[in-house]
Amino acid sequence: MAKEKIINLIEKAIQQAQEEKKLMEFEIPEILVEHPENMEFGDFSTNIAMRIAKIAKKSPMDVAEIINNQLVVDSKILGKVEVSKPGFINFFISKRYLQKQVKEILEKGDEFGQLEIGKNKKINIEFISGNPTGPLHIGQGRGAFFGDCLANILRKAGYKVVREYFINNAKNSNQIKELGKTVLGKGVSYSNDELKELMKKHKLKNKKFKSDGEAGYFLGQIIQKQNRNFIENKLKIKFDNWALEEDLYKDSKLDKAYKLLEKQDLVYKKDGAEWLKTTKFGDKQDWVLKRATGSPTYLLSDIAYHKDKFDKKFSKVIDIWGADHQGHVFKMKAVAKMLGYRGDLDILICQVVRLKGGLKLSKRKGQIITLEELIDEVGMDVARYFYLVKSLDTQMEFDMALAKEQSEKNPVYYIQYAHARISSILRKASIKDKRVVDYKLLDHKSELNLINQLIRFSEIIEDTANDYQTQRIPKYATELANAFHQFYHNCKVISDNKELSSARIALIDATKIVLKNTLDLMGITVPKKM
RNA sequence: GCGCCCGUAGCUCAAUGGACAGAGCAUUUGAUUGCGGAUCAAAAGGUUAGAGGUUCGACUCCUCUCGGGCGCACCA
Repeated sequence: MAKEKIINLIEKAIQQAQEEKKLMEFEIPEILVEHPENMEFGDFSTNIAMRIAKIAKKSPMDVAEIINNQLVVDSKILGKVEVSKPGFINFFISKRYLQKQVKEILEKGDEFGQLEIGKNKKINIEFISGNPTGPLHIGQGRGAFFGDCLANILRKAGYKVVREYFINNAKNSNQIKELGKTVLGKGVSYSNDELKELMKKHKLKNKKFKSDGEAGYFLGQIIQKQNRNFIENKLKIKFDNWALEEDLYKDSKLDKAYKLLEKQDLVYKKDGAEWLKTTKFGDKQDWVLKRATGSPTYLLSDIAYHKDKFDKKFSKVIDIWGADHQGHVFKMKAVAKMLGYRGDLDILICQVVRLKGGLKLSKRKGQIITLEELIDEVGMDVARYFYLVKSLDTQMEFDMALAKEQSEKNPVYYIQYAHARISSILRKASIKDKRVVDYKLLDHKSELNLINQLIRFSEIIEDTANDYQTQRIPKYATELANAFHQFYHNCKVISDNKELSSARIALIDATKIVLKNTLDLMGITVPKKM
């Protein structure tokens, strides 16, 4: 990538300057290269001169000039380099380099942007993990699409990714018992019209259950089956592993985890219950692992579950949770230390989705909008864009009327339209032209700008694989589509000039590839016609 | 009370400590007898909640205040 090469150039220039005593000796800090927003400042820019000015005991401008003079510019990549105002060094990519990239994209096709950052590394990413007590709601849409997109990006970055969904279905968990009480008419915690209908459909009243847990488990399985069907067929999200809480019990993994903690003297008894010493790791208080009744808490079950993941030697374990689980983050981070996990445990919290008018998104009747309802209303592609364009930290206020109104003007169509338009031109051109394309003909400002956007794709993958800020993807897709539409407006693809036509056909073909790769990351469909 | 998150254009949201805080929608205006107008070009819209501090440089980091959300179970 051009960016890496520029970083190398800068580093060498500083070292050279130090050898020639033009700069004094000091350790070179990390060299940051970014894309300036304003095009007059070049395609890449670095602030390194300003960062080292103080250590070098020179003014930022002087340092920038010294570095610039030492730069051994590779004319294959760079056109010119400039020093400007406070001390930035700005790099302009050469036309030649840009033109060459079109060919490379065409050669790589779907593989374009495939990186090797994660080579030989495994990542486990767990998301959604909705309870088998009801359908997925609009709040869970965030984790669903974010997780799916992030998993796609990590795979594109070269990691081996395992997508996992955890189902809290243990018969002795309180939520399953509570669900069972609803079935048996002893409680109403989960009662609503849909559930009543479901119970009627499956004739649960005629069945005899030994316990609340049995009843809840039975209904839970029915609900879970529906949820899984919805996720796989409607959301089009594919999980590699559907982990079951009940399996942790079957294989006595809770006991094993418990004993491991006990062995390290991290457990003690108080008021009849067994407590975990999270305070030893800086927590405000300790937490109960086993109740006075002897039954394990969710914490112990989650520890057993995470131990299982840690044991599988993932270099990263990513959990995507709702905001209501934020209090659980510190505990699990402490647990990772207790269990001696050497990889990264990254826990990402999705902020809440609130309903317009300040209503809380609760499962109580009338206050829940299911994810399915939203998708039926606006469509999958719009829904995905709608969620993905926002940072996880944003607290969304949801209004179905507004979502619907915005959906008609959603930028996702703008992106898809670019792809459809290219497809249309390619159909019309139908040039089975095998002659050598002269990429040097791609010289128009709009053409070069479009190529500039195309080659940014790899950097987008790399950055996002590192910082998980997936909103970068839809933003990039929109910018890319914009660059194409501008090009289309300014440059006629099919014309009497055969040479130019084939060069431009190559360019839009490359654009089509990158658009498709980008939409694929987001799980948005790639239409040839609209 | 304590912990985590948030406050940016009329609305919905962006912005690895960088240059003039950007998009989409809404508003106003202009463009093609068109390889798809679901497009392109432009205008207008901001004291980044407020006050200090750190820095060559702060929407971003630190402190305080105000406002909002979510947690703080022997629920999950």
